[in-house]
Amino acid sequence: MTQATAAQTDRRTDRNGRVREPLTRERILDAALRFADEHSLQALSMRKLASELNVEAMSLYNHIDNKDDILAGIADLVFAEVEIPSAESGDWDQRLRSVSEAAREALSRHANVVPIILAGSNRGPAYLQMMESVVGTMREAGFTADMAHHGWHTLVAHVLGYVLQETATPILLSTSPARAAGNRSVSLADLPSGDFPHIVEIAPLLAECETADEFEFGLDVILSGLAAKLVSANDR
Amino acid sequence: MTQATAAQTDRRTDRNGRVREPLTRERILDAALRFADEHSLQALSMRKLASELNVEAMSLYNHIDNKDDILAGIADLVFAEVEIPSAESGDWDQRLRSVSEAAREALSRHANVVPIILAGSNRGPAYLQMMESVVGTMREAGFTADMAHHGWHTLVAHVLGYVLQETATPILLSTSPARAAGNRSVSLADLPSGDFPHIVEIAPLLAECETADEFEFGLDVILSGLAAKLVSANDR
DNA sequence: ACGCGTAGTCTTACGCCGTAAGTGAGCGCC
DNA sequence: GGCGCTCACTTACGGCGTAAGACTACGCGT
Repeated sequence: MTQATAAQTDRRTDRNGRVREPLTRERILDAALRFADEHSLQALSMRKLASELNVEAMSLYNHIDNKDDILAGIADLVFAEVEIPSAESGDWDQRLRSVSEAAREALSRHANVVPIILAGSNRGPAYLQMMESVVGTMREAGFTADMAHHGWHTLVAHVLGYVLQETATPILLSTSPARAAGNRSVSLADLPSGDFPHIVEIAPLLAECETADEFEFGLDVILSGLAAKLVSANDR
Repeated sequence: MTQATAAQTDRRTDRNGRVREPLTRERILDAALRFADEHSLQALSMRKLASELNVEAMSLYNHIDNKDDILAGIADLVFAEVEIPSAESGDWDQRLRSVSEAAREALSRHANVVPIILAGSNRGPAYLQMMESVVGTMREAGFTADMAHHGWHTLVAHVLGYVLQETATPILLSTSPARAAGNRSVSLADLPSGDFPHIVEIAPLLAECETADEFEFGLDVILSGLAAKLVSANDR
């Protein structure tokens, strides 16, 4: 709290007398997210992040707890980017579709930070807000608490699972052996021909696969499945 | 290949004259997976892994390329554990259900290594075999290559997304503030009461949520959705 | 005007990490 | 007996996260 008020008044000077914006948690997280986007997650070190802010590594610790704190922070920063549909914007299924797509887009926009979300305890306020919106939408649509709970898990699984596939480098894009280039993943030409006929068959589809459309396909399946459960529950 | 034959004949001795099992890529990967399971992924270092094998860190490099090679290796070791249903074992949807469940189980058995799978290029032979089975099952069931491709993505998304949720430490299990214990994640009591009514409502469900059942719910939705696409395509 | 408290930065240091480079012991084979 | 190969070992380097503490410059009470 002293920190928040200080941020707008304080304006310290460099050892060279130059004016310098004071460090804040927000500035650190912003820089960290930008750095991770531009480079990679493993390239993000306290020292490099600090130098990005014209500061020494240890100075960061005045505003954040440790590196994990930074990671959790930028994860929530990503979730904060997903736009939550207003309560009056269409049917329940449209709203769910809209927030799912927004989440997918936010996550793919920041593909490098996706791995953090695996790590576990990184659910910040933005995440909770998203969750509240989704569960609320389902409850208002008439789902029982139980079904809303199931639905939430299913949607999250779809969004995360999808982003995961998009993020991971695809297997079979190239038709030439990849080993030579020091690439350990398998390419089409490495396959013992005939051993994987069905993979080979759909390989061109995998190669040119438009991820957003794929996502939509699964989303359709899930939303219509949920709708079916809704009416069958109402009938009973 | 020289390596494989050597493995059964070679049996070197210690500097103390004690017999010692020779290092192999396989022994290294096994130990690495066991270590990751028991401790954690970030605890897995070349030095610790080596000492687990009574060996110095650098010796590992005679059998593996680098640490990423190890990580990719243990990822595929996990996929190798999923049992692939034989071609005569029931309907297409039963086979898909069975392999999906097996994959989910294998991944949750090794929850610590799940993050690797995100990292990208780690699709080894075991993964490809699984993929071949799933796509083949759908093709034989009458799906077009296009639909089989969609279906594959959807199933993978569900399995990965689900394991992800299971792996991640749940948010709201406790009803007492968690901050005090240095825990950065949010607990029920930290929520501005009234701000998240729907989350609070389903909180008990989240707490006691039986993950396997949840997984099944989503799997049902997806499989029945796919079945519907199959018959509608056949009608047309 | 002065000096004290304090917030925030920098410096130093420690014990880890992944791995490049080079050394040397023991084995199979001629 | 000696050669060459395999393979584990030793040493070393630069980078990591962060604990501990010194230093600086501002805001405020007097």
